[in-house]
Amino acid sequence: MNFLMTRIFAEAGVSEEGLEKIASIIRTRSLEQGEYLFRQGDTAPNLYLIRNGLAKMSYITSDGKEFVKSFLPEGSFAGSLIAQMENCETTFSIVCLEPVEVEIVPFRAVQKLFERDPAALDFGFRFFQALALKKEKREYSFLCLAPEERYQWFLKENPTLADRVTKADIARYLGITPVALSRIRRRMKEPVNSMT
Amino acid sequence: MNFLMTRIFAEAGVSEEGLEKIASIIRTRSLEQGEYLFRQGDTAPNLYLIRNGLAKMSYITSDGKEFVKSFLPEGSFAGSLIAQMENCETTFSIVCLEPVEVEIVPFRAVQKLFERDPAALDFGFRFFQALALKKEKREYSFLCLAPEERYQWFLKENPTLADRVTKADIARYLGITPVALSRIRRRMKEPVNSMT
DNA sequence: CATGGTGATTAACCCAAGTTAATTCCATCC
DNA sequence: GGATGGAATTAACTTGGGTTAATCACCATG
Repeated sequence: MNFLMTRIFAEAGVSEEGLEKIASIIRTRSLEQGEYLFRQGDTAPNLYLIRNGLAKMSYITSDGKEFVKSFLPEGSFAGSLIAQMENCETTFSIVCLEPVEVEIVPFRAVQKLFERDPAALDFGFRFFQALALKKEKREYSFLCLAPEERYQWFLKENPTLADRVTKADIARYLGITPVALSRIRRRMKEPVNSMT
Repeated sequence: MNFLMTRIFAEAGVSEEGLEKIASIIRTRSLEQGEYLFRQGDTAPNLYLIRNGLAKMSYITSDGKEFVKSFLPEGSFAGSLIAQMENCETTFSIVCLEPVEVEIVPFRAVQKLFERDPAALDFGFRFFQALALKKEKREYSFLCLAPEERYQWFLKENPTLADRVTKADIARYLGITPVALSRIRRRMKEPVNSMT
């Protein structure tokens, strides 16, 4: 079986034995659109790698509102940091927006790989460094940008995603309601009206 | 000289030679309240460790508005991820809210330590993992919480900070104006008015 | 005691997002 | 072709933050 995860680890310089060990543990799953990889509150101590398709991570608040934490196109690693580090239930769900093929490995196995293989640890280091930078940029967009600017930023950063997901999911990703996003889009279409 | 940074690295299991190497490079600075460690747009390819005092990282937008990215009490590591990873200018400033003593090391020196000492790399791995988790929680607060809830969350997570910084800086940390925070505080004080 | 100066609050007004509900648009399916 | 259902938009109204400016409280300083 040709796993995407082992290919990525191999490119990172992980040793043959490390690769074989991981390859022997990887499970794969195929999911339909609408199916859940896991649900908020589940224990999901796994690292996921999306091979194909598109999914979203989202929070559901106590009063039933949904907010999209992140979109997961093919090639995305996913998993619950909290579940991994603090050993508790996941605080969000992952649901498929398109049919998905995913590779699944328990966190424990990855951790062991990190402990034994310096190249793997270096990969993990760079992975989390990049993740922190990504989250920092999203923090910036929430902290400093108005909803309309945030939408334009999203379009610029995710040109391909924009037409694979619904407007409603984009709104929930931006932290606003679908109605508000629709109004923003109308404002953006309107002629600038510099004079009449 | 007894550095805080070498103490932390020593606890992480970094080798003697690594510690000595770093100790030989550390510079220290003392800053008054109001002084800048660096300004938005500077090149600041350094890792900072706040020994004493309190500082804040903040973005200034093109129209002059300030937003507080993070508060830095004693023991905080700080630096610009973007400056480090993408080798460009900093996108925010660090200014002291109290007199500050800080230890300064070039990123290059830390990177070399990571390359040569597995214990150091492991420390870096865990550092960025924890940073990513922290940013994820802040992302959650912006995405899912209303300003008032965000303020209550801040008070709960930072009980000691709340009375070391001004209300205006708390507001700018929450992404709202000082006026809005003042209104929120009044609402929170108001009797619940369950009956008249 | 008067004088600044700063931080915090308040007031008044405007505007954008939330809410609820209706409507339009399209793709699909029988 | 008509019915169904989801996505997107629109409308009408409410609510809460932004803006500007005034006021208040407190403290340091002359």
